[in-house]
Formats: sequence, structure tokens, C-alpha cells
Amino acid sequence: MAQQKISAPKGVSEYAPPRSSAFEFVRDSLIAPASRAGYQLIELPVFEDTELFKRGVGESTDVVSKEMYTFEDRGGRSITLRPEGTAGVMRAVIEHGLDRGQLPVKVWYSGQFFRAERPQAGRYRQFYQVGIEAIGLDDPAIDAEVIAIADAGFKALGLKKYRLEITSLGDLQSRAAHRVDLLKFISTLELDEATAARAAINPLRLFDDKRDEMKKAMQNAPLLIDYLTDESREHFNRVIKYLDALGISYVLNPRMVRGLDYYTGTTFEFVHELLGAQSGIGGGGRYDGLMEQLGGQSLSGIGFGLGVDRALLAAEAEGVIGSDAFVSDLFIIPLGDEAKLQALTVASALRAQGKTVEIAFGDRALKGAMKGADKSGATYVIVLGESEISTGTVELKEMKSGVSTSVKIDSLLEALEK
RNA sequence: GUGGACGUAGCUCAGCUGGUAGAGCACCCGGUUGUGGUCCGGGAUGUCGCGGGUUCGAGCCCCGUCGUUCACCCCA
Repeated sequence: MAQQKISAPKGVSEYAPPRSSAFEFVRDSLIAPASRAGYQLIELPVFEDTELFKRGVGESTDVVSKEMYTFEDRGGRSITLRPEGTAGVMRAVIEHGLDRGQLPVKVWYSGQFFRAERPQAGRYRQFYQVGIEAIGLDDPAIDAEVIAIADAGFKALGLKKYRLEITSLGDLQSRAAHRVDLLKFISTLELDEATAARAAINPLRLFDDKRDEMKKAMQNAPLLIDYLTDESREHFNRVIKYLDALGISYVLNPRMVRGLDYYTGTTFEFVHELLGAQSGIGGGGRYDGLMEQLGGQSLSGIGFGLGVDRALLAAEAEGVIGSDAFVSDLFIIPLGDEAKLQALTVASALRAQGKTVEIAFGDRALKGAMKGADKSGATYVIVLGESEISTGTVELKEMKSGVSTSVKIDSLLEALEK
């Protein structure tokens, strides 16, 4: 009796072969530059105390107020599936006293995150991000380095059609001054109910409105960048100077808005041109008050998160995804029971030496097995039957040329390495 | 969360004004006994997303539901 099929929960992204190898390539390419810059892996739980995100990310944010997967565990604790990476990293850094050692603390992470949004292409309820955090250094040079690492990841992937947008959100003083004038400006606007509600929660949000009439209305709104304190301005100017020196191109976007409360100072976003509405492939910035907010010492920090799913979509859209499909070195076709045993032995020995070896089990006809070998893209094929076993010699066939040479089974390794 | 589009074999899709489903690709087998890619021949496959309704009769019409997708929103 056929049972009813069970399908994946709504809106999750998952990757099966052969696309999974593209996913793997994207994920690894994006994060590789981090370890080359001395960042070390930090592996964290996917669920945390709900309070961590409320306090870290901010209760007024959409992410926390309406997009979290929160539930009570069996001990009555409120648990939340992590919607982003930074808060968890800060929690762990404080908990393990990493900030008591040499600064900055430099870590990278990779994994899945969860947000209960309405799904569409590039926006999933479970999605993948890689990211880094550099904690405990105010130097604008680290800002530039962090941005350069993200940019290097996208470049390593082969992406071209994206841009880096950058601005500074300034410090508390800068934002307070700006907020007063911005609210004054907004009060002169006629807003519909939903928009007014958004403005009440975070007036900066109005800069993000996609509607033309709103864009026009906000044309003359006071910009935060014009309210930076001398210190914030100087910091930002130096970041820009370093980026120029690094040859990293960027667009200044003083209207950029970020959805997480902890951002301060340098803030940036990578936007891809071919992705439609979900075009942000990465973003990050400083979060100078976060650690203290979470009960740690008062250290600054900066980091980014890159969307692996979206970067994959972008790579596919640009047609730059490398065709590094799985290919084995040797494909063994055993004929008969005795040969299977022999094939297993030979394969184990070669695999122990680092060779990728596949065996055609299942007693397929030789023709079918050869077809399988061909499809697998294997470099070499051997047929293992009675005569081969008794003579200890096989015909090593190179699939591409069709040429085969006699090789002793014992010297297969050397033959493969030629 | 709001509004719109779509949902037919593993994949891409066709199916005229309602009459109980097809193509290409992929897959499997064979073309004389142990060597692939081309070619030729043959073959399997669908509760037409799901549930109701209208009708003598629905893949085609109506309602609901689930999923995907586009925009808003949000952001990776």
C-alpha cells in the first residue's frame, strides 16, 4: 500500500544532487577568504534562549516581533530557532570568555537560520548564511578588512553583477540628533496607516519604501550621514579611504536601512542586479553596543552575513557556477560474486590512498555497467572477471580516449597516478 | 502578513469551444555470448497538487485548501 507522501515544510531551501555540489562550492567559496585572514570557526547551536534575540536583535524589529520560530521546550524554557548569527556569536564569546584573551576575537560561522516569513525565490524559512565577526577593535582598518573579505568571497565565486553599498549609521549621539529632525520632517507627511505604523517603530524605515510617491516624499528628508559626530565622520572617512586603497568599488547610500537594531557606524550591503526583490546577497556592519547589551564588557564589533542561497541564485543567474561535478578516478565493474569481493578489496585499498573509486554493484549487464561508468564521468574503468582475477591483470581503460592498457592489479595506484 | 499568477509523467512542457491524457529529454531492455558515448528497435511511468461542487461526463468550469512564484513588506 502506498503511503501518503510527506513533503518538506513550506519555504525551506534544500539542495539535492547534482545542485548540492554547486551549493557546496558557493558556500565554501564565500567563507574561504575568512580563514585566510585568520578567522577561526565557531560552531553554535541553531536554537537559543529567546531572550538573546529579543535583547540582541531588538524587540522592535520585524525579525524579532513577527518572524521568529519560538517554542517552549519540555522544561518550559522559551527557545527560538536562530534568525541571524551575530547575537549567538556574542553570547558564546561572552560565555567562553573569548573576549578576555587577545583582541580582536575573530571568528567565522556557517549554517542554517530561520525566519517565518512568506517565502518567495531567495527568501526561505530556513536559509543558509556564512559570516564573520571581529570583536574588540575600533580601528576603521578592520571595517575595511571585513568588507574586503566579504567582497573576496563574492569575487572567488565569480560574481560580477553586484555592488557594495555603504554608509555610516553613526554613534548614539549622531542618531539621536538626526532622529529629532527626521521625526519633525515625517510629521509633515501624509502617511497611510501601515506606513505611519512603520514610521512609529523606526522612522528610518521610510527611506526604504519602494513606492515612487514615497521616494519622492522622502527626497528632502534629513539624512543621518549629515548628522554624524566628528568622531563618527572621521572613522567613516578612513574606512572609505582604505576601501579606495584596496580598489574595492562601492556606492555611498545614505538612505540605506538595516533591519536589526544593533547596527552602529559603518554599515554595508551587497546587492545583486539579477535577483529581483530579494537582491541582498550579504550585509553587515558595526555593532558597538551589542556585547554590553548582552551582559558582556563594553567592546565594539563588526561582522557580516552572506546569504548562501541567494549567492547560489546569483551565480546561476550570471552563469558562473563552476561545473565541478562529482567525478571518480576509477570505476570498477565486477562480473560475478568472487569479483565483487575482489572489487571491494581493490577499491578500499585505492580509497585509502585518496582515490575516488566507484563500484558497479547489482549484477547489471556489462553494457549497462559501462554506460553507467560513462555517465558517472569516471576517468578510468576496469572490468573484473574470472580471467582478470586468475591472471592478476586488468585492462585499465581511459574513458576519454577509449584506450586501454594492461595493468597488474597490484600496480593500479601507480597507473592511476600517471 | 497583503495583493496577483501558476500547479499535467523524474525534468521541460502540449492538451482546441468540458467527452475518462500526450511530446521531447531522462530512464530501463535489446541489436548474439565480457566493454561506454552515435544510431536503430522495444518498454515502464501519471489517483492531471489535494478536497468538495456543477454536469450524463472535468485536466479543462466554480469553491476551498496546500504548494510554488511575482510584487509589497522584510532581509540573507
